[in-house]
Amino acid sequence: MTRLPSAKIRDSLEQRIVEGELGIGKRLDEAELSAHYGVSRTPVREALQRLAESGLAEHLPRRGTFVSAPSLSELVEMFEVMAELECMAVRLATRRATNADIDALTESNEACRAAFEAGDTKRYYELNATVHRQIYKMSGNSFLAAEAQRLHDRLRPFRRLQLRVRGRMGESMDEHNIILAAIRDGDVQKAIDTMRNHITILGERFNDLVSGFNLLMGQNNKDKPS
Amino acid sequence: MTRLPSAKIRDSLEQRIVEGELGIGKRLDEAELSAHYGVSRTPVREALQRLAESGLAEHLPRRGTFVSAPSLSELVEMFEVMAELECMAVRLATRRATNADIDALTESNEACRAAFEAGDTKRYYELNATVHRQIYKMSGNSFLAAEAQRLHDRLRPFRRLQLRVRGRMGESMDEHNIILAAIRDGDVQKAIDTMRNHITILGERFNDLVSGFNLLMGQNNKDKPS
DNA sequence: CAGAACATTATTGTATACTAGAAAATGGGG
DNA sequence: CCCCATTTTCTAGTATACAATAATGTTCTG
Repeated sequence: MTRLPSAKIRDSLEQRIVEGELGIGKRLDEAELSAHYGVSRTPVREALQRLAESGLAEHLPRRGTFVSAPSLSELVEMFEVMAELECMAVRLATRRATNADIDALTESNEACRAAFEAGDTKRYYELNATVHRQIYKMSGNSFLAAEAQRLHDRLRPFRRLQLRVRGRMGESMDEHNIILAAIRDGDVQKAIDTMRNHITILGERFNDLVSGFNLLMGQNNKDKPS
Repeated sequence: MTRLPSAKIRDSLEQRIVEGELGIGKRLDEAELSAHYGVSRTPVREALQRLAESGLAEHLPRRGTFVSAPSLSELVEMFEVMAELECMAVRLATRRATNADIDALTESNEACRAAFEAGDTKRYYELNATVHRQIYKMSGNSFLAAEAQRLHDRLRPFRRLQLRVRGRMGESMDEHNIILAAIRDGDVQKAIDTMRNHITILGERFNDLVSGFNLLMGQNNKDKPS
């Protein structure tokens, strides 16, 4: 085992947060987590510090660490930045893509379509993330890829609700097709424009998000301080 | 004292790194820092974990924590992302700026020019950072502002390289003037174009080249500090 | 019964002690 | 003199003990 327990705990907590097991606003109790992972509080605390630094959790001095509960305006801001990073990635990807890249992306997109047509929401959701991750990588800028992935993960609990809105999955699929075609044709502007629309939450999707947000906030803020 | 020692140590280390007191690749010894700050290793370790998470330091399991020493290609990638965030900020700022914002920005820019004309390089750097920070804030997106500031700080030790490559401070000053005028005129495209040129080290085609080079080389040489 | 002051409890923050693994030192053989 | 194996030492990682403070409960007073 080359990886440190504290690092594994940090990653485990990140995953449990983005997958929704640890809901928005939930208190991350040090003693409880120590027992859960079978270690002392020390590595748990270090994991929590890192989560807080990454923005996934929020640390209140002498009060505890909580899964980040961004306000609606903060959420809108984060999606605005996310859109910009996605546009940058697809812009660079369109310019720098190799044929192998495009083939791989086409394959992922087909798998995505299969999940969509089979009505497998969970699988579509996973494959959708894969497509986006591939585009990040195709940008040829690994720092951008890492930052985009980080923000993507952080927004994941909120994006999931967005995708569950009726009809959104099909729209999303269509947009993927357009983006893929634009990359293949080297049509940078079309790729960017479609991507921005794909990510941006304002407009009709804005209300979808708001309802989802309120839904989330209603459930798990029982022990969240204010 | 409402702020925790661990948080203050983290911020102190960040400042000492971006100001160059703790040089690139320097080992951050836990015992040494404990003595320096008059605390035990525990809060020091927590501070180091956070620095590593933010990217300013790099943590090697059972070997120690070091001030991040990014490779040249990683630096190019980070500057490429920085350029995009700056462009986004100036795009939003141009659309959303109030007259008071523009006045304040003009004032900062004049102070910057004074330092430039006085040949006060250190002060020019500081005021230059202020101008950029003001533009981040003017974007009206506080999340973007925070992320831009974070990356700006992280790149601060390397920004002198940028000036060396580009030549003289005067060019940078001219670009500031053009950007400010574009914001005042509401000329979004001009503001963006100038800003991208202002930030990017050698231009996008150079970045494309580096990207392609990394593809060829497999980007696997990640040598570690001594 | 309401509310405030006090005592109690629980949890975070820090210090110290201990463990383990990697770098450095040592020493023997070529 | 150099190379490699062994030992030693040093530092990072973790556990535990303790201190400090916020949250909670209780009791006394009006």
